[in-house]
Amino acid sequence: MAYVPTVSLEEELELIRRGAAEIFPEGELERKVIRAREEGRPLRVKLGVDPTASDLHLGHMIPILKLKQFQDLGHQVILIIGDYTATVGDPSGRNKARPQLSHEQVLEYAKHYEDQVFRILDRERTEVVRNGEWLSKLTFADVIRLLSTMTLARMLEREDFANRYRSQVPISLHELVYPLMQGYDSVMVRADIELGGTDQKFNILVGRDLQERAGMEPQVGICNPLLLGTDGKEKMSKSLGNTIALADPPEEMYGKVMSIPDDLMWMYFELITDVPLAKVAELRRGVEEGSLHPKPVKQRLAREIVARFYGAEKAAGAEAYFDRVVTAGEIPDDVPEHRVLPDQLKEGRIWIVRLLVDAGLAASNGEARRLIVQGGVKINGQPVTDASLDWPVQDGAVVQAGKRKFARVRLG
RNA sequence: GGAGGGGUACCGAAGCGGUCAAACGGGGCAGACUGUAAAUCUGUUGGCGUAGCCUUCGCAGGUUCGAAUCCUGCCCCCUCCA
Repeated sequence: MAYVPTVSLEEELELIRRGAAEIFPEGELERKVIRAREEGRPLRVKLGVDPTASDLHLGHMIPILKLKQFQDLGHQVILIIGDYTATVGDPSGRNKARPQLSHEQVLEYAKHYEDQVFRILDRERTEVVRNGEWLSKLTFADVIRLLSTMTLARMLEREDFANRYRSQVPISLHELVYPLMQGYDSVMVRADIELGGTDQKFNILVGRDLQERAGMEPQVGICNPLLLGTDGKEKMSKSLGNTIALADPPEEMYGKVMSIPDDLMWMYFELITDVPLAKVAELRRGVEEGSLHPKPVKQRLAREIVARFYGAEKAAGAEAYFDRVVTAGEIPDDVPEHRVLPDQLKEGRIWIVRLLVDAGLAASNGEARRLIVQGGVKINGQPVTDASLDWPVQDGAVVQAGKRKFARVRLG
């Protein structure tokens, strides 16, 4: 497939550099892009993902979005499903070994991964391969040869390993092989460019070495910064509970974006949206000078992000929901219904605590009591203050716990 | 194989015979305020129709009026030496 550029060289380079924390070596990227233009040959852009978890979040999507950008520019993108590497576990940035996954587990995750990723990428124009296709065929002699290209000293220069070594946290031998496996992938797919987070720098550099030894031109690495989570302090990660998941429904995704610290908006704009950087800088200046209110700016961010994954229509719906429910404190119209059966009633009444638990608005009686005592419970907008209340059930009444949990009561 | 360290609530981490449903921090939840589910402040954070009771500090027993704390056995994790 020939490569026909759709934008100027300058524009293309600017797009590619957007959101990149590091590009190495700097000069080679430009050279490769220029040559691709001259020869009409698309760049081969590689991203390897190890399917190690079932629920993806925005942090996982950063390099995917970058890949999408290359795809839109007309380049050939290659998605490597690390079915083999995942069973080893990437030690990058870790302070202990990753658990090794079984191959079956990985294949299951992989399927889910692809489903999510192709909400963004064009499946037809993406080369999807599994690294088990070649890694499983290596003989022990091949592996030894591969190992001989790496030195212990170089491995131990890495900060993560150095730290572990120094603080006497074990480093298993199989972990040392990981970068070589990833690098070998680059050889096999003849990558021009490899994407990844900054934690992938070492692995990507190993890929360059291996390609050179194999007699091909080494790839260029483009690393994105690690996306910070909704707490604005730590990188987005499931275990820290600061994620915005791809599986989150539009309203929740929108709300979670609205909950990030104001300062974090700029990183999200740059990495997740395609709002021009000049515009982002302008917004930022406005907010910092006080001439622009942060709320509408963040709302735009939330809209852009939801639209990215769900489309403009769902994004508009999520925004309307937010304005109504969160800002105005109104009751949404699609409140889930909760059915109260006749045998749960005592003279037409039900204990309020029991109702909250039954309707899923509280996890236990204790929590329901707490909500009431703290003034978080309302029936049809009227605060409930007595936890021992036996409420005369009204069909269609809306029970609210906290700011955004609702249930509409139905009799029968 | 030998020596040592450790398993406490959602997470981290105190407690080492009673005053422990268990300090403190984080997270969560609620309220106030606000510009949003930002920030800040306050409260709350095992279960039970709750001035009381029940279950919880790796598991199973034991000592004791009384055990997260002491003893015995078992399981699991980690480090060092080999």
